[in-house]
Amino acid sequence: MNNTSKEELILEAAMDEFIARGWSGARMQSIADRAGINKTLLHYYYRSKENLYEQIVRRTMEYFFGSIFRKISGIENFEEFLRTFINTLIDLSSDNPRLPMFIMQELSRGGEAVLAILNDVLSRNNPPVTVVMLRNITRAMDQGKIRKISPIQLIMTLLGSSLYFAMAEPIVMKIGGMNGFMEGFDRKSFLEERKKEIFELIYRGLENRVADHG
Amino acid sequence: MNNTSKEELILEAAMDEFIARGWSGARMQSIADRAGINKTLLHYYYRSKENLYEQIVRRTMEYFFGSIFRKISGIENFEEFLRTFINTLIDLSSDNPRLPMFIMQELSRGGEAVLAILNDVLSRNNPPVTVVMLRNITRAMDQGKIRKISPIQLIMTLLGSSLYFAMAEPIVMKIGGMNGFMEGFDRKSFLEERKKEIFELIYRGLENRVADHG
DNA sequence: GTCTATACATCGATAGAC
DNA sequence: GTCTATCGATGTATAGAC
Repeated sequence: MNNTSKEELILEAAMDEFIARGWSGARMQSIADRAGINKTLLHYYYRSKENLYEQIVRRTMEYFFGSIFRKISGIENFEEFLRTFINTLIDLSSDNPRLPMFIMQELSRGGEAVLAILNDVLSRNNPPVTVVMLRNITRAMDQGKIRKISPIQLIMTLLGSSLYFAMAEPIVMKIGGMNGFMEGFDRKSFLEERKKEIFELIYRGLENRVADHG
Repeated sequence: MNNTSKEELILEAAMDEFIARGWSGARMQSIADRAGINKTLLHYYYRSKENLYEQIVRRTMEYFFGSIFRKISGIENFEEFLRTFINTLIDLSSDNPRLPMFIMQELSRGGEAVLAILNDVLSRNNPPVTVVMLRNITRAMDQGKIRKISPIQLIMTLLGSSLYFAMAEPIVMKIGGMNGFMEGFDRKSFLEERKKEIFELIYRGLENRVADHG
């Protein structure tokens, strides 16, 4: 018996299509083609595009926030937390380059329904992944391991630094190709280098000491 | 005589619409409504949605890359370069929150036409803004002002850190609201704080000295 | 140049046979 | 459950009067 049910086949195809083209760009016919089924079956199983879309948003957010939560929860040491968080974000976004942009894009577009899904997904983990991160940073500050900073600003910097390459990869490669400073580019080793550089830069930047300048 | 010609009115309306909703989400009727004109005139002046879109992409890229170029070109001092680059990106993206995402989104979607526009826009400044940035970073390394790093990785980190908040603002505000750690949030002062925090973190992280850890 | 009316294509959704 | 055929809404684009 085939365990990859038709429902599951559809969901995977729909995820690919919605993430690649967004809500307004996605086509039911294209989802059916990806799944290798008749278009009518999409409506048979999932009633409407809107409904199918909501399930994809839920699934996507569960995957994204769930992955981060599983990786960082339980870590007590700040250096390990920092390194793990960066590595997880880069792995996640390089495996699914359009995922971060999809979440942000459709969350600013989506109305109450999408917000409710986000709320539900985040509250499923206890404590929520957002709280876990804040605690780790605050604790490190209290213990004097890092200097006093705004935890939220640090989280933004970590997210931005780690997710940006995957989001901007097409344009980066194009600009890089034009200027010739991407010769012999190897994606895999670039991403490994990226993990190290981000960690090193931020870890040094957080050290609890007086800086050279004013 | 009204200097805001009808062509210009249409372009501004189209820019708002395309940036807000993307290629597939944008509606010609909605552009006409924003411009306060009849829908037919869009085709009279710009022939097709595709053609209008290309002009918007060009205009957007000229604005974005041109702004950065004008701000950073001519700066010799590395610290000033770093500060100016960060400030410019944050000002640009907070004034036009959807602009960075639009450029990235539509550049990964767009085909040859969009790439040609990018090529054209970048090569208009001499030297291109990308080269200016690389030079500044490389010079600072050669002079021993900062430690040895990968210039491209640094540029990615700067872009990601500075642009991320504007891109993710809707989701950040929602998550922040849910967890109650965004009480009394003031956008303007947050952004000013953000400029300082990013600069401080990265400047310290680049200092040419031995770090605490391995 | 600007309008109304309408052609034409696409897409989501459903009816109905099997 | 799965298919073909088709409806109805929406969106781009144009014809033609003024």
